[in-house]
Amino acid sequence: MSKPDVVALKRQGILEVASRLFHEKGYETATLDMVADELNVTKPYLYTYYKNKAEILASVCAVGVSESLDALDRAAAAPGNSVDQLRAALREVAAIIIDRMEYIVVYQREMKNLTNIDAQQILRLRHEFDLRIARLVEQCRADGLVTLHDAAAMSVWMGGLLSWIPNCYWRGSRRKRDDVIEQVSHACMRLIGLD
Amino acid sequence: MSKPDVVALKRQGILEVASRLFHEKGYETATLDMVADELNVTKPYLYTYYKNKAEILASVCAVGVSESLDALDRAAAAPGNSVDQLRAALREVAAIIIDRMEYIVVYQREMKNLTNIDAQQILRLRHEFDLRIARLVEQCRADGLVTLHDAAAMSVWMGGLLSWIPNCYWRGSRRKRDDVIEQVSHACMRLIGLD
DNA sequence: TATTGAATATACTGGACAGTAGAATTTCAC
DNA sequence: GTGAAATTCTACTGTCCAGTATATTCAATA
Repeated sequence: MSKPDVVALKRQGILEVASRLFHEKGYETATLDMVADELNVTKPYLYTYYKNKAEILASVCAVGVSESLDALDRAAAAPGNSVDQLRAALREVAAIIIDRMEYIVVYQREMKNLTNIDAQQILRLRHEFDLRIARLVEQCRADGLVTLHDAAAMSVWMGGLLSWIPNCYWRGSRRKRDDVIEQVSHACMRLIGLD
Repeated sequence: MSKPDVVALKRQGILEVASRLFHEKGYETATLDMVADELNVTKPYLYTYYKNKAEILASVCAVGVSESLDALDRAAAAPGNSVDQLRAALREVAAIIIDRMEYIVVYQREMKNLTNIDAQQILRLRHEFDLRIARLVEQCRADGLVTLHDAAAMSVWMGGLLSWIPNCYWRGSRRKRDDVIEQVSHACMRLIGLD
């Protein structure tokens, strides 16, 4: 395996453990010694792959948004009219949120511990995401499939519903994964008067 | 002024500053020395009114839910049918969330820093809140004003929309206070097929 | 198997902060 | 005004942890 690949792999391993620990204990409470312990390495090891603790947090925080954008790309290839596209996009994103829950909860919770630079960088991705959802909704309207006058404004609230998923679903919760995806995408559609 | 009142007042003063600081910097980053400084007192002063930092956090976290429950009581006195009641309740709660934003954001973010006892205590209030929203929705259904088969399940997602308010509104944001209240309560009603 | 560079570890430092012991000051009853 | 009680402050401790200087081990090559 080539060297950059090895480095990427080790960075990812650190990220997985760090995201879990940040999620469980919170960013400040989780120490780098704990992260190192779980990986059976030592703290200075981490510093050969990340500049400092804040950089690890920034990487954790970026995962959710990045993958959500990828999900939108995937959904864009879905068949059907603009409503079908929107629904597909919402389902894909909901699935990401469930599968990357730790990363996303850490982002929501620990955002304020990011450096300004990192925060802005990630916020730009978030805006890109919001914009693309808004465009999907607008397309539904342009195609005459949605007639509510305030449909555009509702795309913001779809973000709220999606972000609420971690409160409804967790490892071993009553609700099942696919039910949550169905329910939240359904709820989003209702915001613009569809069912 | 009687002594218990004085104590209550000083505790509240501490709470106001602490909630603002916890909101701005995060619970771990904000120090009790900072809280004391802003009040022009010293750290040991705080310890005469609160057992420790965690107790201050617990008090901050309890404010939002308590006031939301009060808001529901207030709304229960509103005139009109069950749909009017639900709408009134959602508006009241949205107003609380806007007016007590710092307290509520701190709760959402720093929940995990609460002791088990405190966390459970507050969670009980939250469940009470969820239950009462669910009952309002159920009443709409019982009165035949809502016919969607999954209306009950949607009350959970109303919580998601309400919790999203801090992402849409902040001191000096474009959106105006009453517009946000109108929009979010509207969005909630759409979840159960009303407008 | 000797050499060298990369990967990883040991062992430490410096600063920050929650919490406290005890001193000083204020308030108020008489 | 004096003494006692309540209030608030000064000054300190112990701990925890991010980050680092330096040593060691390992792997690849010749």
